Amino acid sequence: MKTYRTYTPGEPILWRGDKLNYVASVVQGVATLGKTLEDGRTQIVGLLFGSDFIGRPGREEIDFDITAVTEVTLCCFQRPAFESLVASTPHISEQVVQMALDELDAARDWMLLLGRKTAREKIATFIDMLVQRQHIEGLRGPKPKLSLPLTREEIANYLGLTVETVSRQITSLKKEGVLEFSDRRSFRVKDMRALKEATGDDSEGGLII
Amino acid sequence: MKTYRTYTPGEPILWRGDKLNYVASVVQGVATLGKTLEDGRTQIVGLLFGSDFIGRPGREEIDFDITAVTEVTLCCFQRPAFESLVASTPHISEQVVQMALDELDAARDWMLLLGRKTAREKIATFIDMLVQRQHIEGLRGPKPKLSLPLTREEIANYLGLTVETVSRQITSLKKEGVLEFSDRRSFRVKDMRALKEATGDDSEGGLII
DNA sequence: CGTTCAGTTGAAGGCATTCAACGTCGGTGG
DNA sequence: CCACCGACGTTGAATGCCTTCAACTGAACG
Repeated sequence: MKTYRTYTPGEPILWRGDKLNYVASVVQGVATLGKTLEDGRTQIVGLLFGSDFIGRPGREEIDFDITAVTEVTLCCFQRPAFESLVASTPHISEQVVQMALDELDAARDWMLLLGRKTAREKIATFIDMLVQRQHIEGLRGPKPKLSLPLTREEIANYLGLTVETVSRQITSLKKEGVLEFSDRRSFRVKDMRALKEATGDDSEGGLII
Repeated sequence: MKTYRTYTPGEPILWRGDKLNYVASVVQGVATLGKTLEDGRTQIVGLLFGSDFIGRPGREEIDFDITAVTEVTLCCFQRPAFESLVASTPHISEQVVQMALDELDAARDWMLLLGRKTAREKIATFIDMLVQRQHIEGLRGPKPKLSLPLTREEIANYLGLTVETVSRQITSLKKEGVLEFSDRRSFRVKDMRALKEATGDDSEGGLII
């Protein structure tokens, strides 16, 4: 009833239109939800981190591709078992609604980013989101070393930019002393206030979380 | 337990952060869900048409503004009554999940539009969406007269463009004979195939719905 | 040591924006 | 009745941000 599957970086987990014969939760790793136009332009419409969930009650298919970014481990459940569990347990059903609403809020925040933010604001917002996520996941030091799980190309596809623009904006934040990279995939936020200001969002009274 | 409220065009229905003391369904009219940055840049993250629903089980507040675009009539229910109805009726609960998932899919489609489509593709996709919606609502003639419920500014805020660009692209589609306007707010699609092609989406085998 | 691929950097170009002016329509009041 | 006004929409010209194209760097790997 419960099985584990692992995927290597870059490996497709599910294709658009695939039958969802199981539901799953991400044990470890990062995956993307992506949509593509005829001519190859791609937009990442969501990220999956540890403990995130794949599967939609009552839906057989998905309308996007799911791809492993890092090594990903999934914990999979047979769909019928899951459906009946949801149907019979109001508490679980409640949880499913909340998850869908959370994702909806996240998607709408991202719509604001994609439609109205500048390249610099997009990058700052993205970095800020990574900080929040990894803070939740337990990295809590004053200026902890964070990981950048995506390549420049994936970041570009998540933010509606090109790789070159992503590279330039990250370099610019480095030069300004807002970020510090030890390695291409690990960094620290040296100036959280400046980062928050660069997001373009409400300043939240200057409070730094 | 059930009350009706009407709003005039432009009137705010709910502000971001407002307590949701009731849930409601749209009886008639069109409303927008909008998000705004500090400096006034605005992004419309969703539209409400007839029979759409306002309210999120388990959530007290909303994170966006809801504004009447046309005259809007809402049918409002007290929140506690609704919550207990959802909790006690699995069928209703199921419906709520499906609505949330539908909105999520729509939001993700729009993310692809905002992040990766050109101005022309955005306008074509928007018009195509209006056609689909009004088709569902009963306008089914071969080339029915459709209404454009939003102003140019609202369209711009929905598509992540400026009013000028919206105007130019609509004019261009008119000149090409794809659209025909009788009045600034009513139009017909003269060339559905060309419209579909202009959306940039998969051609769906050339089938025109 | 050569190859490859992710990332960076520079220069040129283009699409959408910005700025500005004009046109159109509906409502209001003289 | 019509002149005036304001909101909405259109059109033109110039600017700019991001993209495109191209070349280069550097680390990983056989």
